[in-house]
Amino acid sequence: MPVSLKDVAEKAGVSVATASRALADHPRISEATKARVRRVAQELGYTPSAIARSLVRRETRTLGVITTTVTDPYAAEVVRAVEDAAEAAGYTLLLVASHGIPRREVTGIRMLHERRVDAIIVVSSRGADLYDDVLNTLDVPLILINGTFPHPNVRSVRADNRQGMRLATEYLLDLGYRRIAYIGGPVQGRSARERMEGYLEALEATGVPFDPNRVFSGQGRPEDGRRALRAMWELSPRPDAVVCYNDLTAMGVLAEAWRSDIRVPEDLAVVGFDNLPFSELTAPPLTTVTQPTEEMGRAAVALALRLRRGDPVEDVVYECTLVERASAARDEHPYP
Amino acid sequence: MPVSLKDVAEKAGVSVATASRALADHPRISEATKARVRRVAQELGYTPSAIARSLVRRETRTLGVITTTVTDPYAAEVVRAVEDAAEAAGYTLLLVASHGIPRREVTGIRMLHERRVDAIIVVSSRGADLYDDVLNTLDVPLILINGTFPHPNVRSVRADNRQGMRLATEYLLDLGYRRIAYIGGPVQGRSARERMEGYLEALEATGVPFDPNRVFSGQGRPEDGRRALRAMWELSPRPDAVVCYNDLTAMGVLAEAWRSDIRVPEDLAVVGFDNLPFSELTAPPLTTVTQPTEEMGRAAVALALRLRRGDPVEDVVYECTLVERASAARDEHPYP
DNA sequence: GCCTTTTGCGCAAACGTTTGCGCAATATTT
DNA sequence: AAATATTGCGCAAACGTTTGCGCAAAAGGC
Repeated sequence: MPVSLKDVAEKAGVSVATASRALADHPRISEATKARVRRVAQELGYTPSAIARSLVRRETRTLGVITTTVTDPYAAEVVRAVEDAAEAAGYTLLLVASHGIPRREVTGIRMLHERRVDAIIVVSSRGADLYDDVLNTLDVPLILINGTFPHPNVRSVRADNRQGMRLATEYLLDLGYRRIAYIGGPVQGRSARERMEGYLEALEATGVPFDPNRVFSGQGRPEDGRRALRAMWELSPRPDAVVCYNDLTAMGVLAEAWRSDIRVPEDLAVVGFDNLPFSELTAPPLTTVTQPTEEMGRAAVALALRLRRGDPVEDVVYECTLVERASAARDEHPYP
Repeated sequence: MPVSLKDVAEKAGVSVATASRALADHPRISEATKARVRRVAQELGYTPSAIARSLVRRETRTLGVITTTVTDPYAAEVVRAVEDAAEAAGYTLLLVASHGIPRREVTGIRMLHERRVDAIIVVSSRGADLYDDVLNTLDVPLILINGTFPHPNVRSVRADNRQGMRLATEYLLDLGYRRIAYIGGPVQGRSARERMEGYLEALEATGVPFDPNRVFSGQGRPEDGRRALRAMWELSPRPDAVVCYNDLTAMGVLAEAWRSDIRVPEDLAVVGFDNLPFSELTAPPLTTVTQPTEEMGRAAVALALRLRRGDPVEDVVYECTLVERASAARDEHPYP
């Protein structure tokens, strides 16, 4: 039923080779034949088979992408960035969701390799420690966005989480806040560790004593923020500010604060991380740390493609910047 | 470099045919050979080429998905649902973003067909009116989520937007609100029209006069909500409630209300549509209409697969339900 | 008008699988 | 012991392209 190049060739009275070259605008085909072949192809509704082409060319012009889930707005943001960059380069995305389950990343990689994607991009890897087995057998370029793995075939592009979180914490310190709590992220992840380090670094650099009672565990979900807020409100003295592993957590804090009539930032300043699209819609708008997701996406596909060509490529890391909004106050904090 | 079935066959001392059947667990291959072939395959790190397989089998076990962008949280929600269902059925997703540009949908369909996806799912089509040209040439099953198109190869799964919006509006009316404003969505889309109809229907059914000054145009973005709120606050009398095309718009209203010290729901009740994950985190939590995205995703891939097999399939439409939260008040509205 | 280059096209191999068919060897029935 | 059924495997075609090579005809150089 589907019309193949052979059909086109026959109807145009040429060989398949010529038909192929005609459609590819090969210089050694006369303009007359090109026109004829093109016309026939059009008439017949011919659509080339990318899979046959891939077989002989040994490239699919497809990039595999592994995310936890696209419903995570941060993940969605970087998937979009990757998609844009990929499309600009003529590539399409094969998407698989790991649901945050480490093993799923590995099976995902396997199956993407079966489908012979030209490279694989893993968005926020949770299972890099399981990669050993799989990386030995297959040899497809692998790019980790926000993660690293020491292997000739893998490169990483990431944000400087430590610096970003340090920035956030120092901002609060500069504003005069002194009892700054911290709500952490998933402990398996590298970024959670780095952000925590940034928090500690900032305290230390400013000479503010670290109080372990003020750090709360979490998984980066709104519930974690809610829970942590309730817990920290039992402390005495209460924290005067909290910096969160990510915006989702911060949004949980904000929601719970609203429910408990805790005023932000008067009673508690809140700072997040990621600068989600919604973070300017919260009440109050959320002060947060932003990463250059757009560029990170571009970088990821650029590295992927270069790595595949065998060109030399280096890891890339981006600085974070602070976006100042209303959830931390310049003027209304309790210290002069 | 990559190891093929031929390599495995040679090392195992069998023909490629036998190797293929051994790995496929064909009954006419002895257990001994199966074991040997499997072992060799393992040793060599053999990964079958899905593209070679696709070529002969004439199926890719891949579903094409077209969305506006995954950063739209509603779209993300249904993409996730589709992904889950697809994965359960052994399919993978090829993702392309239309960025809401109608033409992009058509080029997306073309390229997905080139890649020989087994079916295409379009999430919130904006360009169905352009499908004529493309649908005549290619014959791939097409599923429209929230959209329709009369063609033997296309089916639709959608939520009953009219019923949903009627539900929302009637809810406000039941609560006693009488000056209910409406903020609309993208006019090209079918769902915007249907939701508007639901709003009008509810008013009419309750005998509340429709006031065209209370309807505001929008594109379903937070900015539209912000703008509309500012505009409706100039009216006199002011609306006592507003129902929005979607949650994103409602979140804009909420954000702008916070900024302008307009109390929700005391000064203005707000109802959204879509029940985004964030909508329970707003201040106040948003009352909204919810669609069964999970089931819609499942239905979409089920229809797609059936359509491909040539089985008879019907369109499916789902009822919406209301989720009651704090942005509209049962007790505090101004009428008894 | 001969030699060389260029132009235009076709042959056939290759990419890596799956699968219908055939055939020998072994097992089962009579 | 012959006839039949079963088991185990290989040959080769097919899927739909791309591309190296060869070759004839036309064009160009002298």
